[in-house]
Amino acid sequence: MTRTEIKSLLQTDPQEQDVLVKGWVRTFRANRFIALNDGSTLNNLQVVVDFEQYDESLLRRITTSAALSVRGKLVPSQGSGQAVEVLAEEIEVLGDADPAVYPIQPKKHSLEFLREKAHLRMRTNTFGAVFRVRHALAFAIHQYFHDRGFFYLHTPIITGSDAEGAGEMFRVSTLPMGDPPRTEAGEIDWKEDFFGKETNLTVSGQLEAEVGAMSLGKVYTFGPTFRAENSNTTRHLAEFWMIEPEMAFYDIHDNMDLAEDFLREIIRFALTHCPDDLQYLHDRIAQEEKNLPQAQRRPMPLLDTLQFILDNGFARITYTEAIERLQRSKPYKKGKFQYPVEWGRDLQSEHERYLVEKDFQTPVIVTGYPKDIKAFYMKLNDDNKTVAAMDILFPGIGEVVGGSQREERLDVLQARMAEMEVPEHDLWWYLELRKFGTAPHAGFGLGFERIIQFVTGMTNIRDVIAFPRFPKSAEF
RNA sequence: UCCUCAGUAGCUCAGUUGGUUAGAGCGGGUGACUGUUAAUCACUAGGUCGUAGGUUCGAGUCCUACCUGAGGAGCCA
Repeated sequence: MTRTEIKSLLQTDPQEQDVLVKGWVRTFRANRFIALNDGSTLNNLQVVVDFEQYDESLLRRITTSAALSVRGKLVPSQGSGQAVEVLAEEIEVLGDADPAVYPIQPKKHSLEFLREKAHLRMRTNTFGAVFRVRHALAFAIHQYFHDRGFFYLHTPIITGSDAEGAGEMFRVSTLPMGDPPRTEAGEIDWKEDFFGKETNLTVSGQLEAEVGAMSLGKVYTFGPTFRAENSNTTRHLAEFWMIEPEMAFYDIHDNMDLAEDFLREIIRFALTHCPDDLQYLHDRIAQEEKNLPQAQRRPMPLLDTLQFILDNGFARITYTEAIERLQRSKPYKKGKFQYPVEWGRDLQSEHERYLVEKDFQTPVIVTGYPKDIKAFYMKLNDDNKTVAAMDILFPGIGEVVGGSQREERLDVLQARMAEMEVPEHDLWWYLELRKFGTAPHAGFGLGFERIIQFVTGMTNIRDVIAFPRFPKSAEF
C-alpha cells in the first residue's frame, strides 16, 4: 500500500477508504487523538486510536515528535476541529522520541530557544511555515525569470578577484595555515596555493553575470553569497542567498520597472500558493503583538501589508529629492536624527526608515546617488556627480534591492577605477566587455532572506534560513 | 566592533527597600478519566539563581570582570 501525504488526505472526500500515512506526532490527546504532521502542510491529520485495541506499551511510545506509520480508514470527523480523520487500524512506531529529553514541547517556545535547536525547529508550525514559504519564493523567482526569457547562470562560488568591493571576504586556501610557503620577501606565496593565486568565497556574482548578459541578453544568478563582516544584526548573515538579474540593453528605468514588477509577482505567488502558512504567520504575529504597546506594533498586519504591496506602486525619488525631503521633515527640524542629513552623505537607517515608514508609507526606490558613496561599476550620470544607482527600501527591513545601470564606457570605467583605487589587472576580463561590443546594461541584487523576512514577517534574518551563519556561529 | 537590556527548574516566567526552607504554569514520573483540539484531575521528582571575584553579620537581589543571548548602530543584500 502506498503512502498518501497529509496535504492530499485533508483535501480528499472521506469514504472509509484505506489509507497509509506517515508523519511525526505533534500531540497525543486523551490517549485517543494523535495530531500527525508530515511536513507537507501546516495542518495536522487527526488519527483516532481505540486505545482498548492496542497494547499499553505501544500507546506509551506515541509521544511528541515520534515518527509513526499508520494504516486506517479515512472518515468524516466527529469533532469540530477538522473535516476528516483516520481511524487507525495498524500503528507502527518508526522512531521513538523520549519525552523526558525531547526539547520541543506542544507549547509556545521562544524563537531564541528554537534557534539553538536548529535541527528540530523545522518541526514547529512557525518554522515549517517559514520554510514552505521560502521554497515558494525560490520557485517563484525561477518561474518569473524563466517566463520572461532569462537564463539561469551559475556564477562561481570561489572567486579570484577581490575587487568587487562588497565587503570582507572569506579566504579559500589549501596552504598549511601554520607554515605557508613564503616568497623571498617573506610574504605568503599564493602562487603555491591551489589556484595559483589568492582566492575567496564570492561576495557577489554580478561581474560574472554581466558577462552572461552581454552574451545571452538576460540572465540571473541565484546562489550563496559570503561576507566576512562582523555584523550582528537582525538583517545580516555571513552566508546568504542572493538573486542577481543582469540585462543587456536595459537602462536604469527598465531596471526599476523590472525590479518592482518582479518583487510584486513573487509576493503574489507566495500569497496564492501558501495561504495557510501565511495566515498562520499573520495570526501568530497578531497574537504576539497584542501585548506590545501601539508604537512597537507593525503599522499593518502581515497579510494586509502584502496585499498593499500588490495594490500600490512603489514611490520613486532621486537621492537629491530624498535629502530635500529629509531636511524638510519634522524629525530633522526637531533634531531627532542622530546622523547629519546633507548632500553627499549616505542615507542612514533612520533616514531610510523615515522615508519608507513615515513619509511615503510604501516601498521607495531611490536613484541617483552621489558617485563617491557607490561602487566603481555604476554608470556615471551626465552631471558628473551622481551615478545611475537604485536602492529599493522596504518597511521594517530597509534595503531589499541594490542595483544600477552599469558603466559601459571603457574610458569612464577606467577613470572611475583609478579614482576608487580598484586595480585593473584583476578585472582585465571585465574591462574587455567594454572593449568588444559594449552596450548599455543594468541589473540588481536581491537579498533572498530579506524578502523572505518581509513576506513571512519574521523579524530576525536568522529565522528564515535553515542553518544561519553569523559571527561565532556555525553549529549546525 | 560599539551602545542598551537580559541570564532563576527541561521550557516560559515570578521572586518586595539585601534577611530564615527560592515559587507558579507547562513539560517529566505515578495514578484516575476518556470524542479530544496546547484535554482534564490528583500526587510527585526536579534549581551550585550564567561564570569568577568582591562588598556585607547575611547576596537570586548591590559592585567589578568575563561568557552567552536579545534589541539598536555601523557595514550591507
